[in-house]
Amino acid sequence: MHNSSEVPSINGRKVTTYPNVKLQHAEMLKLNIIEAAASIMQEHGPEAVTIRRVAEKMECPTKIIYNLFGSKEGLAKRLFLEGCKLLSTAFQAVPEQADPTLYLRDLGQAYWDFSRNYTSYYMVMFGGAFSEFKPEEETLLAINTALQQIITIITQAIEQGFISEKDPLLVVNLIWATLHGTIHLHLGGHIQHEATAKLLYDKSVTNLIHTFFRSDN
Amino acid sequence: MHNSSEVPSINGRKVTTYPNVKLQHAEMLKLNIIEAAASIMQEHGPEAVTIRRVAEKMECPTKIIYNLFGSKEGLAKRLFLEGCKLLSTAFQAVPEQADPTLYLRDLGQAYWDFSRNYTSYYMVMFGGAFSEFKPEEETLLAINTALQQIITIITQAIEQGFISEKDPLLVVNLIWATLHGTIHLHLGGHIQHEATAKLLYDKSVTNLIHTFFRSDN
DNA sequence: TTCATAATGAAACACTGTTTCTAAATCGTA
DNA sequence: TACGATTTAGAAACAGTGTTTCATTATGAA
Repeated sequence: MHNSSEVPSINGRKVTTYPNVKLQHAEMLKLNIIEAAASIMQEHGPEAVTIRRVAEKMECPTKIIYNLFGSKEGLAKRLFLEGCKLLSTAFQAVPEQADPTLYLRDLGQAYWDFSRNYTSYYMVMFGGAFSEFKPEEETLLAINTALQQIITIITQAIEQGFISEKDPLLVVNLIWATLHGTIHLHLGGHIQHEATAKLLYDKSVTNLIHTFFRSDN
Repeated sequence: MHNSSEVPSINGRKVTTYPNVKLQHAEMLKLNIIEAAASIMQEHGPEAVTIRRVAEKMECPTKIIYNLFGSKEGLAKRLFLEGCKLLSTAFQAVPEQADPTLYLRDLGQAYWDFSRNYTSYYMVMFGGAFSEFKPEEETLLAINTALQQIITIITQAIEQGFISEKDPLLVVNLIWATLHGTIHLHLGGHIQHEATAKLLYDKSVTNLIHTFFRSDN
């Protein structure tokens, strides 16, 4: 089989030949399909994302989606990764603060806002909205990348002696689990009133900060 | 229409007449169907609980399930309530302790054990395993009943001045959300290693107790 | 140009929750 | 008990899902 991994050039402009041009085209198509799926999801919720509906929006047969993504789980995984990017962007938009407790507060607020502004993404990522999708190495890594800001400030706070606990990932997971718990009970309808949920959330953030940023333990 | 709400008696033995005998029979059938659904669920997971499969196990047409439960959501709701009973039983099996912090620890352990022993129930109740099912008043009340032990000790601890926070439900929800967060991230595959999840869980319980049972705030 | 390979796209498959619809059973009344 | 009305049973069909077949078409390599 022909291998054209070395890209030729015409007048200094790089030119992609087969099969790269094809793969590039395929990747472009994939992006369009993901975008279509995302728009359906954000408008009608994750349960509205069906292969047929996405295919209809793309005006293509369902087979093409299966050729490109393998299965619905493959498409779900891409939506998951898309959500990780959005969460990462949301965290990056939070201005850094010298005081780690204040910075953590703002990041906590950003996580809450993300769950409100991108509820469908949140449910896909952490709510099990697509039962087909099960996290694996790549997606777990993507979450880790998204949570980078939190990991960083906790790591620094440990290094600087603000937090007595020694394992940063343990602390981050404790924080994450607590925040997720409140959000998920709210989104799941178990804590229906939003103001109540937000009050709980803010109290949790306060408690977490008090718990970890203490000198007396 | 005939009304036989007054139950006649023959030789002192109570006899149920139509339509009670029929309703009774229907209720018995419902219980059998719920039991069949539960056994499928515990053996193959919530996603394996389909109306057809339950009907097959009961050797009856699907229509009968629809006649008795209205929809799959109706059956899901019954499984939810069944789960609440099991959780309630699990909590009641925890021996009371004079020290509320020790008692809370044991109840926390029982909640963890419940999520391990009845994972399918847990996912139906709090994990959104049946997307059809959305909590409403009756089911929210059932959860409240199941969490009664925790509500009681928090209420008492507040009355006795061990906890400075004044709203028992707020404290209970904070505890519940935190514990649920860890369990759900674990069951969702985001914290895969069980020992890690349990370590997080135990740390959370410790932190919660430290947070609420403090004299200095 | 020719041929082997790969992609397309409609249709079918196996499943889901749910609803018809006819036949049978059941109940209140005469 | 016998009849007529109402309800119920149960098979089949409907509309939807994820996925796979398979004949056709297009495509790249020789």
